[in-house]
Amino acid sequence: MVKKRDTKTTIIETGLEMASQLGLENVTIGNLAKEIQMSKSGLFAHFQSKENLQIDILQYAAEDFSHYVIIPALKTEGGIPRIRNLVDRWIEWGDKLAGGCIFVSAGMEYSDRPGKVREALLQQQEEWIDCLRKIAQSAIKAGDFKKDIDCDQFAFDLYSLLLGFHYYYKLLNDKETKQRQQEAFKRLLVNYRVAPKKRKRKASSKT
Amino acid sequence: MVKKRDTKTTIIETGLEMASQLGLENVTIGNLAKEIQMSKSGLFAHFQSKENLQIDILQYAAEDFSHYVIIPALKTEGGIPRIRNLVDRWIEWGDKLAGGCIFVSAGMEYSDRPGKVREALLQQQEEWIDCLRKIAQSAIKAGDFKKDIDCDQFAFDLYSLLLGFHYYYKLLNDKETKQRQQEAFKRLLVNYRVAPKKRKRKASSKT
DNA sequence: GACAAAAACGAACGATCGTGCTATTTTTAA
DNA sequence: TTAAAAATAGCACGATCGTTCGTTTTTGTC
Repeated sequence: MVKKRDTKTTIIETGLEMASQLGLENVTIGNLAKEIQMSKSGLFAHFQSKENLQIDILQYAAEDFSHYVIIPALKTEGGIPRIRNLVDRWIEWGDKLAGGCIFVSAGMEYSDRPGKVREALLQQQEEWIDCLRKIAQSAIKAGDFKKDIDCDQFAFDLYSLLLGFHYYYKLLNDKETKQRQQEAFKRLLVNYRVAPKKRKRKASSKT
Repeated sequence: MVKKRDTKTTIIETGLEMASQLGLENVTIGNLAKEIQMSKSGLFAHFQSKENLQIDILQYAAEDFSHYVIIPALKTEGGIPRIRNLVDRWIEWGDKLAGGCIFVSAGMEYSDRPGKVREALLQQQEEWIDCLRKIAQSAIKAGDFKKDIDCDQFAFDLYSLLLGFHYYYKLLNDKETKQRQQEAFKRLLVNYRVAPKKRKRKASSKT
């Protein structure tokens, strides 16, 4: 039996897709209703306000992100493998949506716009950054990272890298973006990891 | 004599300020007219379309950026000092506007929105990235950077860092953001600079 | 099948959007 | 001083915005 997904979920999913392309603020109840082929008022009744719709979209995205990125990553071996896994999934998740990772675009969009949407977004991002920090800590425990590193700095570094990736990838359509991201990621790890690999110790920094 | 700046410039400057906070797309002719205290139609006559207004705002911002960031940086000693100078000015320039560097937010906003605004933005960003690349090249010439580095990779790394800075600084209001940015910048330079520790450059540059 | 609850609808609201037109005012040039 | 030109204003347009309200349709339970 085909499970008929309820209307509200359909609305939110479609809204998420729209938001990733046009921005959360430009998801219009009229357009959204047209896309789903239902009436404005019928759609509106599910949320009572546009603000609620926007927040629900963010919440849905966060749950989806958690499901497809965070939880699977936490199941993989702690340390650098987990971090690699996380980054890969993060990028893949952004590829699912036409407009890329919605938290990146929404974060920029609401960086200067007070209100409940911003507050919801802010809390999500703080949780996410906290997650990045903990993953760095687990990498220390696993013996992959040096003990005296600043885990918040690691979170900042990694987040910056992914922001750069998103920017290049979506705006500039730079074909080499993924390669650049990998290169930068490699060096990012070098900065935090414990031992220079026991390969040849002489002049090994050539690509 | 007080030079009365012409109306069009006032419009664009106010529009830029608005755009940095609300996004380019949400700069409204009505609101803008209200802010400047002139009629919608009078304002509109200067541009013939909203699209033109948006592009003019971007152009103005680019010139301002060039004036306050790029040109002064190019006047400082080539190499790492120039890069430091550029980064400092970049951040300062973003601080001038309430909403931070407009290219960052506009770039995200238009990453998935075809049209002339996007095209204008795209060209500006390509020029800017080209500028970053050239500054890396000049750092090679100055003997500060290794000869075999990838200057495009440097541009990507640096841009990513500034994107991260902007994101943290504006959205999360993280007090330690500037410190994190400096730390990351320091390590970024280490990855590209030529000598591990040998501090031997002549002390002709101040600060 | 009756009936209450939930869901969706249609129409309309005031506001605002971008954009044309036509006056009117202000500035400029002769 | 005056005519031409440029800048600004006033008004209205169709479209769309978020939202409200009353009605109709669908759904689940007895």
